Amino acid sequence: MLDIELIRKKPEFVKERLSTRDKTLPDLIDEVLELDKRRRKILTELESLRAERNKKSKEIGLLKREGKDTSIIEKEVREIKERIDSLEEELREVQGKLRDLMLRVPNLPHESVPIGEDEEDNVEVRRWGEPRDFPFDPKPHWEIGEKLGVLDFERGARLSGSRFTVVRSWGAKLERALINFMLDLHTSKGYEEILPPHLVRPEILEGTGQLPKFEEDLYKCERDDLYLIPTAEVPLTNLFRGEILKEENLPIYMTAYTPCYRREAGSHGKDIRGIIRQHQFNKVELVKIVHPDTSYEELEKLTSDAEEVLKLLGLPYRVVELCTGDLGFSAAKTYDIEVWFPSQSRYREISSCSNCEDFQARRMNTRFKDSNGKNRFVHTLNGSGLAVGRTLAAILENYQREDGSVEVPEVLRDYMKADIIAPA
RNA sequence: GGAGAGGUGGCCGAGUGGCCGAAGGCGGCCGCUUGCUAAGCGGCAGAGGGUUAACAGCCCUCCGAGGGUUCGAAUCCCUCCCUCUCCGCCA
Repeated sequence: MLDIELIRKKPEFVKERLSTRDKTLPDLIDEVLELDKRRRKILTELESLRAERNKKSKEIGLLKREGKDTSIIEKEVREIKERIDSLEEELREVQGKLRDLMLRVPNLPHESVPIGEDEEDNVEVRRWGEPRDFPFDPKPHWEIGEKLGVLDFERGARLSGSRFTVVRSWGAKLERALINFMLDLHTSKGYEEILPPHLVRPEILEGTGQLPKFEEDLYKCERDDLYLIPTAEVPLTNLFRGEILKEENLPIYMTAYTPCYRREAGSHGKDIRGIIRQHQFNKVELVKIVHPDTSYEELEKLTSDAEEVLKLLGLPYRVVELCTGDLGFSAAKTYDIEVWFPSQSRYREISSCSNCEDFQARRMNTRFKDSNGKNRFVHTLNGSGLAVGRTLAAILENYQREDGSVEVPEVLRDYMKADIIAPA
């Protein structure tokens, strides 16, 4: 959520920043300003009426103790009350509308974010590693996986429909090895390992920004009013919601492995083959809760912590900075890490690292007491470290050999207790 | 799932319709004093919002959340959430 005071004081600035995302957003701000004005007008009037009522009610108490008649003054208060009631209803309506609107306004892009419309305008920041030269035609991961008996698409669909895959034998083992490897790496760098619930309340998703706008993308358990998490970012970031943290406890670093559940409502036809886009996939997530002064440094560190995974796995990648038009709803700035897929001869997203500044903190009401004793909103960051299914796919492709077997990356061999995955 | 108890400020805890934003204690901050592995005395201190040049003043709201009753609610009623105890069920 944006700071309403900022919108009031610098509406043109806010509109200019939002228009870099989407030209229609400034209209929302005009609506916000209008509602805010109405809200304050009602509030001022309402408060002076309440003050009057409070004063007179106190008088009634005093008069009654003296045994005096209070019928006239009671009638006055009753009249005031009627006006209060109708103003309160008006206020509730305006405030509800305002809140709903505010929850649908995305974060302001940071000034350093390149202006652009879509992913075409993202800016490559750096590359690491050399894509391997294959003496044969590299196969896509789904072919390799099926041939090795590690990806079973047919039975996955039988159980749950399209975009569900069964991972078997050495594939399951590789997936587990990856999860352990990633968690071990991150915890060695000071991230606390967390095992959060996978089902959360609606207000939790509102806290991180998935609700109310992206309801369609979520799986919901209707009878219990709970949602399956689309990413561990959701429970981790919300962990301290409503709390006032101590400044000396910042920064907080957390990591978690969870499955992620996404309806992929808007992506019909995209990435139909393989395991790039699934309704359920594993991810190791990184979340930081930090002092506002340090959040951009922390973003750089977070991104390099995610990159470290790919370096150790020996997978070539590049880092791109998302342009304003491609930025996620809650993010002020985002780096995507894209890994090399030889069969497609291109880099594909495997991690997304964002600084949300105080956008989520405001929604969750997570604050800290600064050295002056003032309560301020924290900044929150999140990044994949990494998407495990895509990592597995990338390993299958980048480490494939002509005979259809796949070499196990060196750092995983102890976890796997194997050097090679060969057809059964 | 059934029966019961309860949710008050950083913590503990009083408060059953008006003088309660809330006693008291602990902890915290400031000052004084004594003079020493600390005590005593005095003072200050919650959050959000409106008004405003103002982190001055004034005002409003907040005693788990949301509704309601009442001239007036922490106190009465309803719904929900959470915690605890007992029973049942269960990996």
